[in-house]
Amino acid sequence: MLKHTYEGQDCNLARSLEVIGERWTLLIIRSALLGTSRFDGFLAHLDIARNVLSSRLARLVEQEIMERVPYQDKPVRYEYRLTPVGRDLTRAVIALMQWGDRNLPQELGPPRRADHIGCDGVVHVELHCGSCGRAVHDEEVDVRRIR
Amino acid sequence: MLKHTYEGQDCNLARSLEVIGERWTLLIIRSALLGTSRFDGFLAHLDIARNVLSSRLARLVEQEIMERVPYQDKPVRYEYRLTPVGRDLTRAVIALMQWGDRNLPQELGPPRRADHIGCDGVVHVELHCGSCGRAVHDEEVDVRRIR
DNA sequence: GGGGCGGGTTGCGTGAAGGAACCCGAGTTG
DNA sequence: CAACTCGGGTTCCTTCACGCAACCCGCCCC
Repeated sequence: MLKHTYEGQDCNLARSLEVIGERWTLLIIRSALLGTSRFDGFLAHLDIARNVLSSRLARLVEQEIMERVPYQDKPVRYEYRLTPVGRDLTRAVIALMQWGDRNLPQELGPPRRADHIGCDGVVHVELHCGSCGRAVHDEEVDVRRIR
Repeated sequence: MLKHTYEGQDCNLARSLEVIGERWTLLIIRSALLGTSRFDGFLAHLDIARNVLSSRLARLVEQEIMERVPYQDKPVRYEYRLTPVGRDLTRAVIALMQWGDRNLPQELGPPRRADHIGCDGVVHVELHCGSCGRAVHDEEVDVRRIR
């Protein structure tokens, strides 16, 4: 992302993408949701350059999407944990992953599944209406400017 | 996005991001969801460079997320329309937009809202369990490798 | 024949991504 | 006590995608 600003967009999609739309960022967050927390862990899962990982983690900490906490002294070492703001990306990450499952199919089927802990059903992402309480189809949504 | 391949990730989030994770791509799709369909329309809404828009649209057409259809001859002119695959990104786009609404607040509140056509309630994105049928919290989800 | 419109392509400069090498403090092995 | 390893980075260099401006082309209108 060159300038990583999408000025004048008047849309929070653009503001979100300024923060988490850089290359690798969402994959780092996915790895963190799956339990990775240490620098070397991300390196092992992601095949990302160390300097790039370093700058992404710094940016995520700065944005309070992750926090850097020491897990030992002598020598002091840090790990990276998602904050509630970061964990709030779960829906978006699963939505993108399942879009890939549906529309970029592979032989063998999708490699990962989102399970409901305790009940073991499969979790999927739905649009819901806050007023009538029903599930909503893609075509029934109108995203409109309100300001 | 430099190489725009995230090889060996074994995760459809990575495969999705290869297709729609480039800078501007998701904003183009959002504009298309909002009704924009012509080259100049995207230029006007997005403040994107013409060559970049051109290459993004070409890639989206190649991936069958959009289609390029003539809307007049003499001279022949084309517009770009979302395919069902593209419209299936609605959930993901709204999820990211509403993450911004919740976590990157601005004075004045969010600039756009997703309304349920006909009922006029506000649409939001939820995780739902396919087995027990209930809404699921972020912490109740376990994304696990199944292959 | 000059201008405008829609829809692009070409060429150039720059800054972010990729890769490899290096660094540092502390523990561990021989 | 030197050499090595491990976690967690930083520095440096190269390359390639982005941003910008200029140009192009077919067709219409005046």
